[in-house]
Amino acid sequence: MSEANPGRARSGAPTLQDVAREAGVSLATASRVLNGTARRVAPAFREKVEAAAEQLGYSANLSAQATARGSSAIVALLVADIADPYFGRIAAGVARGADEAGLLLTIAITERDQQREAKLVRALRGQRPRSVILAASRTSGRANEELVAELGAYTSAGGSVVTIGPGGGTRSVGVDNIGGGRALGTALAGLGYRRAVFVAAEAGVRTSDDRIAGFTEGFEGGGGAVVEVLRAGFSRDAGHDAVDAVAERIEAGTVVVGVSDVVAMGVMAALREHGRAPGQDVAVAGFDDIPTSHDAVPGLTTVHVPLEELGYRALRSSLDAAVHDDEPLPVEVVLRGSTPARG
Amino acid sequence: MSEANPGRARSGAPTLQDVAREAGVSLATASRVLNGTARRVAPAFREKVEAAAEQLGYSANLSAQATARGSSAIVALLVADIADPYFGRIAAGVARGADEAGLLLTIAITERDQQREAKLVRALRGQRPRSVILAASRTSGRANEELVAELGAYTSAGGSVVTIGPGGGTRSVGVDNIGGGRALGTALAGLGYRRAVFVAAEAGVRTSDDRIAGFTEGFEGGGGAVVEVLRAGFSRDAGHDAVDAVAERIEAGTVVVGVSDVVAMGVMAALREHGRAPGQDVAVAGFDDIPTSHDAVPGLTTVHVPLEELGYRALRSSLDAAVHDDEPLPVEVVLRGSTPARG
DNA sequence: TTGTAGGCGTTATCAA
DNA sequence: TTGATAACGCCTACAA
Repeated sequence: MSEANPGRARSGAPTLQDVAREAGVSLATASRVLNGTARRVAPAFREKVEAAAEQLGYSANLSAQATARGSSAIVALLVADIADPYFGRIAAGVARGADEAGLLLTIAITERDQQREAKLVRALRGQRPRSVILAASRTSGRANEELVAELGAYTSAGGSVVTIGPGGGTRSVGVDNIGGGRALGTALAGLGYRRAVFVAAEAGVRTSDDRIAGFTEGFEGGGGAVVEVLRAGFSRDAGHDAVDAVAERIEAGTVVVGVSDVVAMGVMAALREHGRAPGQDVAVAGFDDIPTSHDAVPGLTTVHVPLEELGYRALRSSLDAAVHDDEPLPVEVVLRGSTPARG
Repeated sequence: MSEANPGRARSGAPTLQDVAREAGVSLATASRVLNGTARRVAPAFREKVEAAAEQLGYSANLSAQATARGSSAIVALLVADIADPYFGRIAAGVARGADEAGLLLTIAITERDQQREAKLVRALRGQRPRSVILAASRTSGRANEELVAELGAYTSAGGSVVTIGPGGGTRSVGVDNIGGGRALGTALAGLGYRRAVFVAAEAGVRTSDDRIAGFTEGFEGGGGAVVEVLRAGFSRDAGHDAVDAVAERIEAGTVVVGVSDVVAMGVMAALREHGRAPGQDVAVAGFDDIPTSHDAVPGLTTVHVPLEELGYRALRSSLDAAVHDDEPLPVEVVLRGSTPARG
């Protein structure tokens, strides 16, 4: 069991050459048994090669393989912020799909910066990934010329792109934000609420716009009115600050709807700081159903979005266009303590 | 501004050859201006090449570059679960460092499975990454022979490995879990608590063991006693189920300490289900200080751990041994409403 | 079934 | 400074 490395003079990882030499066969034969697709190698040779590979701790050089084959076993994922549970769960779904398909996953963080996003796609393109999945561009097409150009270059070279959420020109998988918003609006109106404040992202952000539109439709259909739309963002602090500024003038019995649960958590915190009890004085609701919403006190009423499934589908669809399903994933209202029925 | 692709007959992405031809220079020159390190190219040539590259939407093939250079601009990260905020924040730090260093980041998910972990390292090795960062193996060395073998093969081929948390044989960055536990124990004893129940992972998991040891030392030093150690795990449900089973026999005035905030959140939920009010009837504390802990009600007392910084340091240290700092990162107790002072 | 040899897109050495 | 040309590690007709 000596750790001497026979047949390996140079430094660095052992190569296929090393294995072939060690096994006393040709490069081609070694290649066939270790990385080849066809099974036409005599058992005796096969064993010798496998033993040698094991012995040397051989691991195929994927870069070399990729240049030789012309394609790499990689898929790339772009997210705004990997520490955000929203993107974390999407990433988990993508990772599961990639693993199942035997692909490695490269992740890049956009920090919600369109410039960065374009640069990253350019960098990622260098890997010649099988596909790239965008879970970052929440803004509908505008000012993202560079990004579009990069994606164009990628697809025209044979790459596959899938966007999570509303896809501007690319294939996309998404959830039914309008339907989810509508269902939430209807449900809250049904509980007796008549006034709502919506804490959203800037106008033009499709996910935000759809959720507002759906909610407004459902809520007004049930006899309620959206009295104000606050422009914040998608972060906890955005929700907090937006409500912090107007907390005093929010009437009791109003329901404040965050464009996401993360935002709604900020809303709750801000309300508390102003002495307003979430769920009693002022109701609160959100979108996404991140785990935190379940453990919050009171529990946060929200619209459940199957984030991991979304990531998984995006991956599958990016790998095989035939698998693509235009139908947005259905979402579901989850009522919790933050929106008790009103007399 | 025609979108015809001059000089590119084949399919696929344009190559350096294409650019050189388009610019009317040699391959070598094109390589020098686009990817080369030295600056010795005449401005006139340089411009022609850059124009051609821009024109064709050229993006260097990283695989080819890697095989030619013998090293790739990739770093690999292994985490147990990317949807977990704990790992998400570590990943964010690693990603930031990788970006600063101009490296691409490959992420793989172990699902806390040692077998998988070894397999993944093997797969990752294929990329010949500059370094691999392990934020997954929470178990101190045992039954992970395969993993050790893979890591050995990697390092002996020139690779660099850094473990986050207690590193079994590899370089590692970590936090002062013992000191943090001790500080928490001292603080809680100082608040008047005398009985504690610790909800931990299995024995042998270093992070868990250290936190228990430190806490016990601090708490007993302050006059308290750890009356029970529950063996659960690192998930929210593990914490929930462990406490769910014994909730009835937890005396009022006890503080239940979770080995992580995620666990503590489960503990709180379980207590509530049994009619015990966290922070009033039974106190609760945790470790890590994930964002959720701040917004929980009551706020969760915890030991702040700079997770993102941890990831960042791991990355830096993996790239440059000289930067390595053995000193564990200091942690800090954060007292919140879940552990009010007792008379 | 096995081996030989040319090619994948780049880098790097060495003349010119 | 520029340009041939030999690597880099691997795959794959094609020939043996």
